[in-house]
Amino acid sequence: MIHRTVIVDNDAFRSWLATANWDTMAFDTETTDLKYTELDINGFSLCDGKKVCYVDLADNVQKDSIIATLKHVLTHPKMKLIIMHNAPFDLMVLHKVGITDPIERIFCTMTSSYVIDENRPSHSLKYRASDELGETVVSFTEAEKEGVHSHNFHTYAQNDALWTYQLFQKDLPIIKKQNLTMLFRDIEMPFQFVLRDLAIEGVLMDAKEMERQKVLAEALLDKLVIRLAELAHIPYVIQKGLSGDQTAQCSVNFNSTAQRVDILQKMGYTLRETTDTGELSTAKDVLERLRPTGEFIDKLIQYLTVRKLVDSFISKLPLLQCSDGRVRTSFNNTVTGRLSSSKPNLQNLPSNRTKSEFDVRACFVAPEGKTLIVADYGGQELRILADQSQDEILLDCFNNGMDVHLIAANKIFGLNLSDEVLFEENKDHEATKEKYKLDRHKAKNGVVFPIIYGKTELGISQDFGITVATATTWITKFFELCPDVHKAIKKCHKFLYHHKYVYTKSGRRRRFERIDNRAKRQAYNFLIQGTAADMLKVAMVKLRHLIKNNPQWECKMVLTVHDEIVFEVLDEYTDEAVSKIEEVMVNAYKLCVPLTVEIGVGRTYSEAK
DNA sequence: GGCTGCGAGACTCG
DNA sequence: TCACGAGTCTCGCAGCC
Repeated sequence: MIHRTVIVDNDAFRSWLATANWDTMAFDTETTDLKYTELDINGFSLCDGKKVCYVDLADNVQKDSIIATLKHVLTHPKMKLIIMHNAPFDLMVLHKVGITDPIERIFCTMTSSYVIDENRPSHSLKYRASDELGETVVSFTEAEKEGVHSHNFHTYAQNDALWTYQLFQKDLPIIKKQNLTMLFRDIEMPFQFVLRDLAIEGVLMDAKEMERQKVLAEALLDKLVIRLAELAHIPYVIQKGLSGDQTAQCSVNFNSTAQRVDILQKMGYTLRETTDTGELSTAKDVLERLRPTGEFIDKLIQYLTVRKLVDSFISKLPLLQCSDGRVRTSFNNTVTGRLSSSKPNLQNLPSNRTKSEFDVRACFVAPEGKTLIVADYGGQELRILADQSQDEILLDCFNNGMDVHLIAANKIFGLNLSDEVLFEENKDHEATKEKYKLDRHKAKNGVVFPIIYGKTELGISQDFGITVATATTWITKFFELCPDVHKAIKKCHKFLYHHKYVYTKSGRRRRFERIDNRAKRQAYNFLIQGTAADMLKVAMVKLRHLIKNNPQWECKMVLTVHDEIVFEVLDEYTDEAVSKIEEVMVNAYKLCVPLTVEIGVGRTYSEAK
C-alpha cells in the first residue's frame, strides 16, 4: 500500500523528503496552461516508489520557499534519476519556476512507451495506466470539477506520479532486454532537453508583416472571385463592410470540390480522374492538365492556391502567437522517430520557391540585434542510403564529390554526358547542371526517391503521363546503376519477413503486424528516414552543448524541420556560430560517406533558407 | 434550426 | 494494391437536442 500525503508548507515538504528515497523519484506537475509564457504551476507530485505526495502550490504563500526546496532536491548529487511522463513539458515547467538545471539523468515513460512499442494506440499516461496497470482513470476535467484544492484533484495528481513510477519499473527491464538502451539513454533522453528548450524558446513572428500580407491576399481573392464569376457567367455581389472594406460573393463556392465539379461540367469541361471514393476529382494536377484551355482554369488555380495560403497560414498563425510575440509549436516524437509539429505545424510553412508576392516564411524573424541561421544536411537521405546499402556507385559519388542526381538523370534518361562533368569540381559542371536542370529534378524527385521507397511502374507512368513500358525501363536503369541498392531493399524485406520488425543503426525499431507490400515499403523507408531522425537528434544534442558552452552568442535553437535546424544568434557572433555549427553537424553522426551542411543566414526565415 | 463530430478531399512541408 | 512520413484546412453529411 502506497502512503499518500498532501503538503502545503515547506516544513512538511522537508520532513517528507527526509524519509524519502532520493535515488529515483517520479515527478509530475499540474499547471494552468500548456505554453511556456502563459502557464503557471498549481502544484507537483513526487513518488519514490513507497510513498507519494502532492504539494499544493496554488495561492500558497510558501510557494517560493517550497520551490527552493524542490530545486535543492532536483539538483542534488544524491539524486540519481528523475522519472517523468512527457519530460519536456515538466522540464519546461521547472524552467518557468526557476529550476533551469535539474540533473540530466532522466527517464521519460512516454518516450520509453514509444521506443518499446510505437504501435500502441496511445502513449499517454492515462491510456497506459488504464491499459497496462489496470487503473481506473479520471479525466482532468472531472478531477478539477471541485477545484485544485479538492481531494479528488489531489488524488488525481498523486496518481500521475505514482503511475509514472510504476511504468518506469515495467519499462526499464524491457528496454534492456530489447537492446534499446543506447537509443533510449544516449539519444532520446538527452534529446528531451532539446525539446524542452524548443518549447521554451519558440520563434519570433512579425504580426504586422503577416497582417500586411493578409490584406493583400484578401483583396486578390476578391478580384479572383469576381473574374471567375464573370467568366462562368454567374451573378455576384460586392458587399461593403462597416470599415469600408469590400468583399465579393457569388452563388458558387470555388473552394468546394462538389461545386467545382458542377461548374466545370456546366462550362463544358470533361473531367476524367477520380478520387478514392470514385467521385470526380478537381485536384491541382487535374486542373493543371486543363490549364491551357483558358483563363478560367488559370484563375481557379490561383484562387485555390491563395485561399489555402490564407486559410491555413496567414489567418491562422497570428491566433497562436504567444504574448511575447513568439510562436511555440508542439513537437511530437512519432512512429518513425522523426519529429512532427502541431498547433501550429511549423514544418509545413510554404517554401516560396516560386517567389510569390506572399511569403509566410518572411514573417518569421530574428529579434532586434540578432540573425537567423538555417542549417540543413545536404542530400541527407541519399547519403544514408549509400551507407545503408553500401552501394559502390553511391559511395563513390559521395566520397569523390560527384553529382548523384545528374548521374541518375544521365543514366535513366540517356543524356550522354561525359564522366568529367559529373564531378562537382569540374569547370563545366554548373553549366551542365543548369542545362539539364529539369531532367535532374525529374530524376531526383520523380524517379529516384519514389523507386527507393517502392513506387511501381504504374505509379510512375501515371505521374509522368508516360507508358508503363517506359516507366519500367526507368526503374530497370536505376537499379542497373545502383545494383546494391536493389540488393539492400531485398535484404530488408527478407529480414522483415522473418522478424516482423526492422531496425536502424542506432537501434531504433519499427514493428509490423502484417507483412504485405505496404509494410515492405514502409520498412525500407523507415531504415532511411528513421536514421535521418536519429542523426538530427544526435546533432541537436551536441548543438545544445555547443550553445551552452558559448553563452556570449546568446544563441537559441528555435525550430527543426527534418533535415534542417534554425537558430537565432547575436549579429556579431553570426560568422563564428555558423562555422562551429557546421563543424558539429558534419561530425555528429558517423556514416561511410561524408556529411555536408548547407547554411544560410538572414533577418527572416525566408532570407536565411 | 443549430450544433457537433467525422470522413473525404485537398494542400502544405521534408 | 499501386513511393514514405507528417498536420490541418473546408465542405458536406449524419445524428443529436
